[in-house]
Amino acid sequence: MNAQAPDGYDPRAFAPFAVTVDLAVFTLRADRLQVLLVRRGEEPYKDRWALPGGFVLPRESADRAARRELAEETGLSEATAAHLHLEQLRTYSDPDRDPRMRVVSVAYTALGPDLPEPRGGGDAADAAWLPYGTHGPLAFDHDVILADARDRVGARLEYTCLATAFCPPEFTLGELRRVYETVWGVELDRPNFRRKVLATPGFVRPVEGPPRLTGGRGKPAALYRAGGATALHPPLLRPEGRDV
Amino acid sequence: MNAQAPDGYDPRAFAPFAVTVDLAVFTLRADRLQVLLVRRGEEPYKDRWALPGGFVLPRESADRAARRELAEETGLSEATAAHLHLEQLRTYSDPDRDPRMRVVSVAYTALGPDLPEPRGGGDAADAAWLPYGTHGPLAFDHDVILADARDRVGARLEYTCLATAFCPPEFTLGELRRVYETVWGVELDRPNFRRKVLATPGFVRPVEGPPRLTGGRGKPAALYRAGGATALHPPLLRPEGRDV
DNA sequence: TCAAAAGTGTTCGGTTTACACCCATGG
DNA sequence: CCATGGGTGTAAACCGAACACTTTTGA
Repeated sequence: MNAQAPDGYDPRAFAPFAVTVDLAVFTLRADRLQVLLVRRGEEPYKDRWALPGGFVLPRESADRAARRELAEETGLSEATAAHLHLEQLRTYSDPDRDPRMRVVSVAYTALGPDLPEPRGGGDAADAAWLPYGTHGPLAFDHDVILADARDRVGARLEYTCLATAFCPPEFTLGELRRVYETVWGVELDRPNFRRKVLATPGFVRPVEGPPRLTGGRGKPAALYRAGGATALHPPLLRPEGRDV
Repeated sequence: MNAQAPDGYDPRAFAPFAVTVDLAVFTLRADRLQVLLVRRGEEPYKDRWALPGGFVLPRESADRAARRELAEETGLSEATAAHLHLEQLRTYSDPDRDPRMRVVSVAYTALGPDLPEPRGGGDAADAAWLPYGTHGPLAFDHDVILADARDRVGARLEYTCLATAFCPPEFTLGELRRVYETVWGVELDRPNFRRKVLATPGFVRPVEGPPRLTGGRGKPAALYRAGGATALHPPLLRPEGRDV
């Protein structure tokens, strides 16, 4: 957007695009990485799974649109949705990605702890959590978007505090470790993981009060909250080779 | 983009957006990080510096538009511009970012070795390389975009092979090290840097033939080319605290 | 002969890794 | 009392920072 712009600025002349947001919403349930998908009720790609999303409104930023759609389509309360971690992924703009018209889509990644079943709000014909990889081919270019989002989540666990976004407000170090293990598909050494996390300033902060609670059997674990930090230094690298 | 879409699909009804690309083009000249800026010839922000960029054409992806604008506005040959490293940064969509109309901009970061003076192609009133930080406030939200781009470049040096994009096809390890030192604003230990780089598989590949060439005074250095790798494992972390 | 930059070697100290061991709870 | 997960300790291996030293060029 610069000097290139012809004069006049007739919006209809220079506004041939629709802009949408697509959301790759991840959660951890049953020790698996799961994605929120909606089943399309109309052509094209009728009955295929697709990422939730929708049009950006005329007076709305893409960030706000993503937040709004998140609340509408997950069926969560606005307040809950407002607390979910939401992050712009990238923009997909292939001219033929939607056969109906020219649509540019800004994709977002959202993360949350074990979220409730969808449905309730929104007008999606059907919506569900599906374990990543168990859904068939998605509508439009959503397979690419979803794969990009998954890669990004895995990579960002290494050098940001993102993992806490998969946990409830108060969590044990075991839960935090299970986030890494589930997303990366590896096993981490419990003692070393604990030391590493506690040694990283601002990653987690112990909960005062009764320093104990349990999640099932075994010794009750101490509770922590997310610390203020956003970046992780030094990073928590995954074992062996990388993928990216 | 999904079930939300009302039926009918009258492009004029759902296409109130213009889409542009903005480019943050960096190069290293005179041991400084420099940015390519164009001076605006029209209102708004007349006479202010701005990032080069332009409208995405109706049948063009944002990636292609960025590549095209890169060639047009840098005055480089299409062939040269085609080899520059170009990467999507993020999308800026504040409803009021352009006072004239609703414009969503996909920002890109481009990197190149000591590039020639701009001008020649394009219709920008004026274009120049300016050391990062020496330009006044830019037009629109370009200050934010440029700062984001600069942060990203610094961060990506840590865990990708991006630094080679700042070097000519064949380069010495001294030149590569100077990339890190200039962008990060630190001094690195030469012997350790050398070992680190050579120990990273796929980062650089020695040039066969006469393994020598000089850049000035001092012992002639061996030449290298970029290796095939794109990610860096383990990462090359910058000293002391981080900024992000 | 000196300054500058490349390249090699070595030491030292902290971090990571791997694993042994004890603690607290549910069944 | 056993299985399960939490938490502490520790020794070896590894890695990175720091720095001494040699080599090869231009001036």
